[in-house]
Amino acid sequence: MKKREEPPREEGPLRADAARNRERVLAVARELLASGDASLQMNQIARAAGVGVGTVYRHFPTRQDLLEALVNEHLQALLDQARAAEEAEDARLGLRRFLRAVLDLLLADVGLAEVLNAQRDAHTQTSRLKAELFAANDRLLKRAHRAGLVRAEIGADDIQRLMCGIEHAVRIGEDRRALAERYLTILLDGLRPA
Amino acid sequence: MKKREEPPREEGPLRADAARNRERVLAVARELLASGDASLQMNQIARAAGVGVGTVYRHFPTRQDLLEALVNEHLQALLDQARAAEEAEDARLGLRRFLRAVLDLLLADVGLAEVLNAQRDAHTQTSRLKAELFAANDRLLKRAHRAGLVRAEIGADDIQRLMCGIEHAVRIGEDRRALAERYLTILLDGLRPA
Amino acid sequence: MKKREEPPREEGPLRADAARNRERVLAVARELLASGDASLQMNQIARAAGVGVGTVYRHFPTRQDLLEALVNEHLQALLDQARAAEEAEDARLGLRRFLRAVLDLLLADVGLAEVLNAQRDAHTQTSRLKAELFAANDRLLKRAHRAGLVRAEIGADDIQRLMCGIEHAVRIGEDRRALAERYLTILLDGLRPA
Amino acid sequence: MKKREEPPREEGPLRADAARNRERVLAVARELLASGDASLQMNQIARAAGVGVGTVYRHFPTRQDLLEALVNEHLQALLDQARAAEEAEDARLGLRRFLRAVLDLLLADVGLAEVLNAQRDAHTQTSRLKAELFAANDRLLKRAHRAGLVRAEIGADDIQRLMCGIEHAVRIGEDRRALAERYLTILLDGLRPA
DNA sequence: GATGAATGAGCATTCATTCAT
DNA sequence: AATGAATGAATGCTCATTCAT
Repeated sequence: MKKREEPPREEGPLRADAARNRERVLAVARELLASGDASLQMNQIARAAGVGVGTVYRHFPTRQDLLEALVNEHLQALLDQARAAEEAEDARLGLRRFLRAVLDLLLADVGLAEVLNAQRDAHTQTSRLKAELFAANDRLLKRAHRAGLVRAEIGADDIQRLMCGIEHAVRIGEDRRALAERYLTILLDGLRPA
Repeated sequence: MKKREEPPREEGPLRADAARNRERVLAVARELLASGDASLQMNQIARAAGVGVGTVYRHFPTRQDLLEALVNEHLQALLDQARAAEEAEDARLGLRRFLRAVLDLLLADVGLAEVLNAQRDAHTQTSRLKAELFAANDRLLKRAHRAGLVRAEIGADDIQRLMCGIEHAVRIGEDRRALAERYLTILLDGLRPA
Repeated sequence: MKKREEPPREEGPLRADAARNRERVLAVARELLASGDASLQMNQIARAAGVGVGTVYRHFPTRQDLLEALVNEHLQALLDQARAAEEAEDARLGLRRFLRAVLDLLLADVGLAEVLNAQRDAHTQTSRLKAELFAANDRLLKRAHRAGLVRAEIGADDIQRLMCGIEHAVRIGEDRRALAERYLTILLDGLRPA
Repeated sequence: MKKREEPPREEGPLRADAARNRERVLAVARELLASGDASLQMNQIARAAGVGVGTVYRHFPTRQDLLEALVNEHLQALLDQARAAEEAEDARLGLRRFLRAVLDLLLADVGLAEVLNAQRDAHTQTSRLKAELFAANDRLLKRAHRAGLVRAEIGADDIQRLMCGIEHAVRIGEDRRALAERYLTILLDGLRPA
């Protein structure tokens, strides 16, 4: 929780070895998240990355910092997908593709949902990405409303929550690929105006 | 993890004071689950209940024992609801009422989903209740299939997973009452044959 | 450690059921000692004996009380053996038989050595038995000295210690019967005047 | 019981402060063993050494690790003594000196007997030392057999057990120095062919 | 910057002993 | 007398975080 008392250095480019360590830590953490272990224990990560704990703490003072660093790549990826979806000819297909991408990433990265649902972010970049994603999501949704694909009372926040719910449902089961497809279909059908 | 070597004594009625303590422990644990804390730490519970740790362990040798004791009441309640739903005139209404009850209980008791999704149970009673609930769920679902309310490929296990997912979605949001209603509607609409 | 505040009842005969319980506790404890478990945990004993812990404590306020109650029978048995050995024609044979009996009982009852080597006893009876045993041991030894079987500087306390040592050596090995015989022979040969 | 998952890192020389702490822990543990307390409780040791529990665990993940670390020095010392004894002119004197050394160390270190008699070791080094010691013991014994000093049926394992037994006998008494000498003499005399 | 040893609070669990029933 | 529920100190062990090297 404590902030470093160092001069708030200006985000200059890291020294080569520092950058290498940072990447190693991120890579290891990513694997752990992907394997379903969301505990992100600093010592464990340090050991697996072959660096000292101190190094992990230097790059990521809190678990939240690390988590956001990992997740932000995925947030950016989602943002790209959302923008691509906006370009899509078919509103329905665009929406579905986007939501499928969301679902896949939520399943691949246990940390993503955690960050998405967090009330506060450690980094403004995270907040910015989340806001942009939300906005894109909202635009897609507005288009879907206009196309009669989604009932009026559903907002982007509902979509976000429902996607996290679907992820949960899929995660509980065995055959994730099949369930993802099945439950997404149910969701999209259910969203249509009655 | 170690099991007590005590003979599986015949569970006669508890002494008055023992029963009082047991209830106090359960009450405290229930509150914790309701508040969203599913960690169920023995020391914490003992402190909050105003009893010694040993007392908690006497009544519930493992966290799992305690968890199942709490959840079994709710499983039984759900079972009753499921049976009532089977009696309902209207298949659609019966199903909806039942699922709403499931959702409410899942929201009120974070332990419920945990037990429901656990592969193994500590007590046979838990397994029995889960099996009976599943069976009732399955009967309700069969009836819904026949009534054309639910698409054919959806099984009782899907329902169980989807309900856990919906719970998750609702829990993330603010106004649980409204969201529960809204998302349940979406689910039921989505489940209908295309 | 605390003594009961009850009137120091005059050791009147126990009520029939009390006597039965006392025997059950002793029987269970005996088995535990024989099985090599010298921990004598009150709860464990109570459970195995089918009585409440309180009952065990009533009969044997401390672990030491219980231990001595168990061991005293064996001390008495040894005393009988020692007296029989004193009657024996052959000093050497008498001594050997006695020491063999000591060894067998030490092996059969892990508590025996503990009591034998304790500095203080809980019951005067134990002290009396130990003293009598020591005296008998001493008489046997004196006779052995006169018969030139044991070197002069060896006292009854040495014998006691050496027997506990031999017991230990035998206990470490596998084939207790064979080792007991072998090591006892070595001891007796070693004790002879140089 | 759980083993650390750390890579079996190459045991480079410790940092100065780490080495100091390690030694402090070992010193405290040594004293405890010497005082006859073989329980080696981690918290107790940490407190007495003036370090945190974690430090003890870092250096010695299990009680067994600590125990073997302490004992291995003594095993090595014994091995040296055994080899010196093999060089001795006089077989009898060599054997006696060696056994005396064994006895002294067993008395000075309650852990030694425990490790010596353990079926399994945590470290291969311990197993190696034990095996080498046993082999040296065996060679000394063979030489004693040839010199007519020890009866044929006695093996190195008997010697090991008997030494533990003698240690026990000495430990029970008061004047350890005198008893060690006395009982060792009895043992050696007793071992001679009849 | 990097390291990793050290710290100690915190949770799990056991067991000797007391005392209300 | 008997019961066994309750107690809580004691011990084991983990892990997030700090800081000397």
